[in-house]
Amino acid sequence: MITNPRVEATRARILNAALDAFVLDGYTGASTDVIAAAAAASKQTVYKYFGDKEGLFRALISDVVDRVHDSIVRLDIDAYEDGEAVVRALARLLTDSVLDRRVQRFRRLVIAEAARFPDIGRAYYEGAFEHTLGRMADLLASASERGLLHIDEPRIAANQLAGLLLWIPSNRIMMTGRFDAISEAEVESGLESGVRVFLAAFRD
Amino acid sequence: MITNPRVEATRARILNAALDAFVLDGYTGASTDVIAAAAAASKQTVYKYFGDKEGLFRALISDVVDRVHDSIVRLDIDAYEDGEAVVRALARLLTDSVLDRRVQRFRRLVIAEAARFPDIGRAYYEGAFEHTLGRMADLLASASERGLLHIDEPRIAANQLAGLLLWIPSNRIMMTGRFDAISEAEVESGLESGVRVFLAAFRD
DNA sequence: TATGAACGGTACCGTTCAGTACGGTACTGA
DNA sequence: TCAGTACCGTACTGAACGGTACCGTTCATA
Repeated sequence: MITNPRVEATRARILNAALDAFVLDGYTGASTDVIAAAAAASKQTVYKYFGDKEGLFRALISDVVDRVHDSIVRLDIDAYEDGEAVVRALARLLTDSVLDRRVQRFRRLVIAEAARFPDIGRAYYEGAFEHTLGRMADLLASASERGLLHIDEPRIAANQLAGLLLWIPSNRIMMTGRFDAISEAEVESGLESGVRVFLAAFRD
Repeated sequence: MITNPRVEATRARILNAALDAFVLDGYTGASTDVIAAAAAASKQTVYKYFGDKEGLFRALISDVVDRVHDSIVRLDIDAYEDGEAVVRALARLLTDSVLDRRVQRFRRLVIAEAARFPDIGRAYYEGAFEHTLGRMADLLASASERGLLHIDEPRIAANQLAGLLLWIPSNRIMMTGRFDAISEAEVESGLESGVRVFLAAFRD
C-alpha cells in the first residue's frame, strides 16, 4: 500500500472529525456535511475515500479497534514480589485505561449502534474487550504460577476483577453521560475495596 | 385525572410501539410515522397526546422508570439461615432481573441517548439503577446484623456483588447486540463463581 | 337515536440529509 | 513549464422525516 503523506493526513483528519461527530450524535444523528466541514475537507473527498457514510463508520471503528489491539496492557509482572502489589498494579492499569473519557465515549457509541451494526459490535467486543481480559488473565496466571496468588481459572478471575472495579463507575458515566461523573477519590476508594475483595478470594 | 379507558388504551398502544421503535433504532433513527402505524393510531393522535417526538420519548422513559421503581426487589431475608443462601438468592434475583432482554434493551437505549438527554440518563440512573442497589444494600445490611455476613459498608458490597455478576454478561449482550449471547450455563457458572468470591470476602 | 369527543387516513409543508456533479485551485514530480 | 492528481466550494437531487391540516368515521353516553 502506497502511503502518500498528503492523502494520509487528509484521511486522518476526516477520521478524527468523524470520531467526534459519531461519538457526540450517534450514527444517524451525525451528518457527513458537519464531518467534512470539521475535517476541513470537502464532501467529495470524504466520499472518495470511504464510499458512503457506513463505510466511513466502519473504517473508523476498525481504526480504533486496531489501535486498542496494539496498545494492549503491558505490565512487567516479574517486577512484583507479592500478590497484593500485582493485583493493585493491574487494577490501576485497568481503571485508568477503561475509565478514560475517549474509551468510555467510544464504548457508548459501539453499544448504541450494536443493533444497527451487529458485526461491528462483535468485532469490538472480541477485538478490544475480550482481548484485554485475555491479557489480564495471562498476567494473573503468571502471578499464580509464581505462587503470589492462587487462581485456578485466570480468565474468570480477570473478569471478576474487572467487574469489581468497573461496574459502578462505567455505568454511572455512561448513563449520566457525564464523563467526569466519578471523582478521583471515588476511583481510589473503589479500587481499594475492589482489590481487597479480590485478594480475599485469591490470596491463599 | 380522569381515566377514559379508550384514551388509556390508545395511549398504551402508542407507548408500546414507541418502546419497540426507540429501542430498535434509537431516538433519531425511529420515526413517528412508523410508531403511529405500529400503534394503529394516527400521527394526529400521537401528537395530541405527547406534543412532539421528544415529549413521547420522555413519557416513555418515565413510564418505564416508574414501573422499575414499583417492582423493586422484594426478598424475605428472614427466611434464610446462613449467609451463603442469602447471597445466592440475592445473586439470582439480580441476574434474572438485570439480564432480562427488555431491561438490557432499555438500558442500551438510555445509554445511547444519554448525550442527547442528560437529564433522562440521570433520572434512570438514580431512579432505577441506584435504587435497586440501595435495596440490595439494605438486605445485605440486615443479613449482616443477624450475623450471617460481615459487612461494614453494605452499599459498597452491593455494588461489588453486582459488578461480579453482571459486568461480563451485560457487556457481552450490549456490545454484540445479541440478547441471547449468554447461555444458561454461563449465567449459572458466573453466578456460582461470583458468589464464591463475594463470600470469601464477606463471610467471617 | 342524537351529539360530541376521540380517532384514523391521507395529503401536505418545510427542513435536513446522503450522495452526486462540476468547475476551479493547489500541489507534485518530471 | 507542463501534466496529472489531490482537493475545495458550491450547488443540486431525491428521499425521509417532523409536524400540521382536513375530512370522514367510530364510539361512548345521555
